Amino acid sequence: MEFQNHFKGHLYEQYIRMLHLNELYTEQEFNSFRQQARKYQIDMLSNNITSVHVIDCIGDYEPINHTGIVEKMGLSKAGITKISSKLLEMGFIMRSQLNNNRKEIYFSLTDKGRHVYHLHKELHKEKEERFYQFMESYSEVELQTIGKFMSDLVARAEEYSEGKFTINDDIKD
Amino acid sequence: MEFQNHFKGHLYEQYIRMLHLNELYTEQEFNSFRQQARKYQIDMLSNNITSVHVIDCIGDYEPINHTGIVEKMGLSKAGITKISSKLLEMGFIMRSQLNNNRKEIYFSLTDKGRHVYHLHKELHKEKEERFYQFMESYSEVELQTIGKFMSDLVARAEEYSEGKFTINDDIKD
DNA sequence: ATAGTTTTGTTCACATGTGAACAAAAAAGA
DNA sequence: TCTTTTTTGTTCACATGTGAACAAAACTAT
Repeated sequence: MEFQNHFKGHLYEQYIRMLHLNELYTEQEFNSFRQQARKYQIDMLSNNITSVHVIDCIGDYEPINHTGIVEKMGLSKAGITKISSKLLEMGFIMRSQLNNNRKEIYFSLTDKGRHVYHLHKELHKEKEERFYQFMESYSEVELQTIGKFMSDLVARAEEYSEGKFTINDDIKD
Repeated sequence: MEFQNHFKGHLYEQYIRMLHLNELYTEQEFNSFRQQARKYQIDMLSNNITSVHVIDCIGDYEPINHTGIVEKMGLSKAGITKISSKLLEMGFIMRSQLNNNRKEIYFSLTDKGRHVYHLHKELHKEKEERFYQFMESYSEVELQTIGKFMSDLVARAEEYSEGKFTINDDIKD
């Protein structure tokens, strides 16, 4: 019993630690991205990954309008205005109007933007590959258990926040 | 083979989703905190959890100086100056000098701050309890597997960032 | 002791992101 | 058609956090 409690406490600690470390892991990934970008002489002019996510989003859904991006990304309207203005100015994206509609502004990628888009996708693929490799050391049964655990965690989180974010939970970094 | 690949892809998706949902889960937790705070008529005057973390940190290590907080929390010096000034002004913490040292400033909690501290700890305990309850549905063997998985993930993240954050990785929310 | 160095904390300009108020265009109703 | 409502995107003031430059105190070594 004593041992069991200790074990559970340990597991919880690992859980918290895993979530925490993931932030740093993600940060590290962005460093790789910047490094790659430097290599290809793309100046991102910022320590911020969000612009890249916006480029990613536009690349996935182009042509997509302002509101579309807001909904896909879960950022504020004002935030998207700022970022898209900057990306526009820097030549990563371009604007256009569609269907005689003078209100909605649609964005799509320029060649420069597409370069960044592919770079980002590439890094994501590498991340995914690393994860697959990581999984190699587990048996089928273990992976089943782990899969169930994660699904259950997701379900619990969704339940806990009572339908507050059922839509537009697109996968981020 | 086909099935296996699909399964792995699914697992990766769950993994990403789990990490993502955790952010929202955490946000939800802060909402609980604010709700409790309102109930006890503590005005936090902010939508930001960081101040509460600073209170938590000071409560854990008081008396602790500016630099100590910076190291424990991984925030910048400037950030801590801002937050502690505010907390001071709002009466959650107090300053003192120690050992005839006129350079270092030590912080500790006021009664008001201690109230917040306990509230926060309480919510954390509840979170922990929920996690233990969540674990109930797994067998010993399964929990062993899950524990190993998480440790391995942590180790991998640490390795990946090559000793870049070996110190002061205190557990956060 | 004292000169040089390190530690500590503040201040500043800046970057990122938010919500509220707003204006223009489109959609919906009558 | 004409009025009202909704949608769309911008602007503003604000909050949070950062790095660099700085000043004061403490430490180190000669």
